[in-house]
Amino acid sequence: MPTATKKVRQSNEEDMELRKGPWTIEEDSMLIHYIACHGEGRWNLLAKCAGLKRTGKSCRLRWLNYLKPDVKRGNLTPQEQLLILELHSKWGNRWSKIAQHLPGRTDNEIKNYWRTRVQKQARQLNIESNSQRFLDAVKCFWMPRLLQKMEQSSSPTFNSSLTSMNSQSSSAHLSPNPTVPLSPSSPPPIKIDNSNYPNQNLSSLTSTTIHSDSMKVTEQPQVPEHPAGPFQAFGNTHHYNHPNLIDSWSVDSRTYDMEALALETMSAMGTNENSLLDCHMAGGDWLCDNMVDSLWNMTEM
DNA sequence: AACTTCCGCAACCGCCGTTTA
DNA sequence: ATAAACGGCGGTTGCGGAAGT
Repeated sequence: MPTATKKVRQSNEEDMELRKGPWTIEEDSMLIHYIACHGEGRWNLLAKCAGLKRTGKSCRLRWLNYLKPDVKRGNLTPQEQLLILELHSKWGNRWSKIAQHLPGRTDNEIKNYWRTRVQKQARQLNIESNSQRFLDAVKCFWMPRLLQKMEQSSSPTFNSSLTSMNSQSSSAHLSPNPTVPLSPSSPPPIKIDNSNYPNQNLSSLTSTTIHSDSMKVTEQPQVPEHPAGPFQAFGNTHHYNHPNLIDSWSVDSRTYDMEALALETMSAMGTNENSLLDCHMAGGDWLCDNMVDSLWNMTEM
């Protein structure tokens, strides 16, 4: 048999062996342990050496989107939603670029959010989600509503901060803030939650935690994944770093100037109902009442 | 209670730019 | 210099569970 034919057959056989579909807990464990020992990168080689019958791409994706220690899980906070709306209006579908400004969030997650929540909303409103009309609607109604939610659900410090923000001259700008240091503390542990493997019999398993600093695997009793409260939902909250404002605001926005974003949005349309109404009126006749209702309901999702 | 529809999300696919041999 | 392999990105799909009837 010619060597070339032999190689093709071997390659096909390897392809036949490749697994697809949901990852099992064993595969996750193998991947985590391999990366803990050898680091990430060289994904095809990694897949082979780790004994995984997966493509390198699949391993990379699983690691980056799910297993990596600093990946956040759970609902997006109003702050994060606001940021996504704003950044998408600037950059469009540059998901990975947007994700860079939401620490712990993956491009996949943000893309899913946009498709399932935002585009759905646009469909209901019968507007193109990438149109100026939708952008206007988002800026006039959705963003202020998110800001209001942020206000309601955060500590009193935020309220006083907002007051002081309103009294300041707005020098806000929406540029990434490279001066804010990245995670001063170690990333949160990886937690393999049984709920991630719906099809597998895990009755005898405890959750597994892998600390990224040492990448040691430990066992611990099950605890609820997301504690109550929008800002306590994640293990890796970081104190917002601002000299004057919101220093106790423990929400993870360290690479973007969230206050500036709030300021800009509020300065654009004001923070009270009257301002919203003005904006509504100014928005033209296409901003009908059900659109307003719809966008306001959006924030409840 | 059974069935259908809807929704969210993990994972796959294809393309393209970069790196490596 | 070039072809193959790799890595990253955005678009799309399909499955499982929730919600509705």
